[in-house]
Amino acid sequence: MATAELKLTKNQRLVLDLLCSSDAPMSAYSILDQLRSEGLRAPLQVYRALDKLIGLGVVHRLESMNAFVACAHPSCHSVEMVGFAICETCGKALEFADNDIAEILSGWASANGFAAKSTSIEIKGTCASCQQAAESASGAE
Amino acid sequence: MATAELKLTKNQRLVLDLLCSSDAPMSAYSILDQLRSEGLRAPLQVYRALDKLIGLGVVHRLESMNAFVACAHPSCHSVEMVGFAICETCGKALEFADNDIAEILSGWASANGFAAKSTSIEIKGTCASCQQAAESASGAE
DNA sequence: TCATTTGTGTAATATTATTACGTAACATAT
DNA sequence: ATATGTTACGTAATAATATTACACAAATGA
Repeated sequence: MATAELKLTKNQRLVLDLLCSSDAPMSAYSILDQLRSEGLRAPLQVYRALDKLIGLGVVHRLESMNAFVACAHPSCHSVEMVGFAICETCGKALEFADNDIAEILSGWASANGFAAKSTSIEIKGTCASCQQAAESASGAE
Repeated sequence: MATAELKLTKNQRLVLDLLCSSDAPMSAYSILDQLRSEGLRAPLQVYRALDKLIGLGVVHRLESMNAFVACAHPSCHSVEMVGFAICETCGKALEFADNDIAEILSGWASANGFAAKSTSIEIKGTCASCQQAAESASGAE
């Protein structure tokens, strides 16, 4: 986790550390619940910290889930193109990046006069391990 | 609009026709408000119709906006890969499709053992005409 | 120091989406 | 035609997600 050197406020640090320690994306309200013991009381405190962390590029928002996840590559703070493969079974999100896609998209944007600020790519489906689990379960029936 | 031949129920038809006549994505609740005069009363009626229409591929959900839009290509009912460029100024969404991206993504998926069901790509930014409007406004200040 | 920006805490409220329940319409296979 | 399964409908209540408004405090910088 290369986020230690970031200068963050207490609330921002709490939220980021929690997301880093989670193995799956979390909703704002489950973040809040986890941090009540640390003194957080209201949704806004979480949303404000998330806004800042997203701005810094160390947290991403999964649009299709209303959930948030720590960036898998905290050293490269590129907010430009981020992709996630989200498993609908276990809820985990695999982050990926692809330069070719980024180039195609920016090509499309400039061809259409669209000034792109950020791009999100989200693939929904089933991850490898959940597929295997499903197979062995159906085989064992 | 090549959706006339689709066999839809009354509620589904109402929602689809409204979305087709709208020049921008609509939220479920604004759809509901528009259709109160037609007899719709509860959110669930809208959400059910939307679920069905999305399943048919004639409506898409904009994940980052919690909004819904009629498919720009109602004849090609491919739910596989859909992309939108969403203007944060005027709220309009430009739909696009790109085979190269679809292939890269499915390549990534198979390389990672991920069984993809659906993909959404959403670019946020400013569309050409809103950029021009902003330029002339700042020039006139 | 003064002004500015950034962050904080609290309360209230707005927006989006779902669960639970019972009924009605429709297809279709006997 | 009628029993059966499936799909859709309507209503009410509630859950989940997100924002607005207001007042105050801490850090930043001229």
